[in-house]
Amino acid sequence: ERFYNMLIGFLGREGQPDMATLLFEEMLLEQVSPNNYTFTALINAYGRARMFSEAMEVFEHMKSCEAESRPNAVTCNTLIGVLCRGKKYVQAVEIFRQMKDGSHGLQKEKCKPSTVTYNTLIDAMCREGRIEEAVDVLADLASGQLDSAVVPDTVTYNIIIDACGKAGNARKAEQLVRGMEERALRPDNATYTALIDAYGKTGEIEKAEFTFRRMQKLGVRPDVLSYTALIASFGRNALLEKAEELFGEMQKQRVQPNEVTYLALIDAHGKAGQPRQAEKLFKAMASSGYKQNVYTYGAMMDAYGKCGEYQLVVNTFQEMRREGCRPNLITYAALLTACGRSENWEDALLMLYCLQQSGSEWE
RNA sequence: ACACACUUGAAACC
Repeated sequence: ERFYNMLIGFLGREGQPDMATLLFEEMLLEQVSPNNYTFTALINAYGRARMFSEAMEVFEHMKSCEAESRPNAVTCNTLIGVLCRGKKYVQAVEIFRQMKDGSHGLQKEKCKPSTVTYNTLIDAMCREGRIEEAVDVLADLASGQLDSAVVPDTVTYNIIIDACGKAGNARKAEQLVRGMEERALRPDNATYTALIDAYGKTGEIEKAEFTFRRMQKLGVRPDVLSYTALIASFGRNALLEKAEELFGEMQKQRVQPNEVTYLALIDAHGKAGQPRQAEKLFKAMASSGYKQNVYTYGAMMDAYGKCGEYQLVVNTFQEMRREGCRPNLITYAALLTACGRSENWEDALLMLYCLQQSGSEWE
C-alpha cells in the first residue's frame, strides 16, 4: 500500500495523472485499500495537470469515507496548492475558510490550517506580485494575530525573501533574513540561494559571493542549486572565469552539476562571446548522460545568437528538428532574434508562417 | 520512534 502511495505521489509530481490513475485502479484490483495518503496524492496528480473537477471529485469522495480516509489538513493543503497553481484563488480561499470553520464535511480538528496552509497562500500572493500584503500577513502570523495556533517557519520567510529578490528588492530580502534570525529560525540552503540570486540580479556580485562563503562558514553546505545560482550570477555579470572556477570547485566538493548547471554555464559562455566553449559544454552534457532537449538546444541557439553566429543558430535549429525535438516559444524567440540581428527577413517571415501553421499560442 | 501524500531556492524567451 505504501508502495502504491509512493508511486502515485511520484507520478503526480512528474505530471503523469493518467499513469497515476492506472496505478490507482490496479491497486483496487489487487484489493489494496487506498487511504488518505493515496487520495491526497491523487488530488495532487490531477490538480497539477489542471484536472480540477477530477481533483474535486476525489476530495468529495473522501468526505464520505471512514475516519481513516477522511480529508485532513494535508489533503486540504494539497487542494489549496493546486488551486493556487491554477490561479483558482476564489476556490482556494473557500477551502481555507472551510478548514477554519470545519464546514462542508471537513472535521475541524483534523483540518486546522497549518503553517503549510499559510505558506501556500503566501506563495500565491507573492506570485501575483502582492508582496507588500504578503509581508503584512507574515507580520500578523508572527505576532499571533492571524492564527494563534500557527507561527511562521523558515519556508514562510524563504518564500517572501525570494519574492523580494525577484522583484529587485535585495534590501527587503536582507531585512527579512534578519527578521527570521531574530525569531531563532535558521536560514537554510533555500534562504541563501534566494539571497545569492537576488544579489546576482541586482549586480551586487560581491555580496552574492560573500553570502555563499558565509553560508559555508555557518555550516550550511551549498547544494547544486546554490552553486548553480552563483555560477549563473557570475555569468550574468560577465565573470566567466569565476563561473568556471566555481564549476570546478563544486565538483571537487562532490556536488554533481545537473542539467541546469550546464545550461547556466553555456549561457555564461554565450554572453562572454565564447561559442566554441559553449559547444564543448553542450557536448560534454551529452556524454554525461543528459539527453539533448528543447532547453539544451535553446541555450545553444541563444549562445550562438549572442556571439553573432546566426548561421549556427539556424543550423542548431535544424539539427533539433532532425532529432525530432519539438521547439517551444523560447526556441522561436532565439531564432527570431538571430534573424533580426542578421537582417535575415526571409527566414524570419518563413518561421512566423510555420508558427502560425502549427497554431501555437501568440505572444 | 521514523517511514508513503501538501508549501519555498538555481538556467533559458520576456
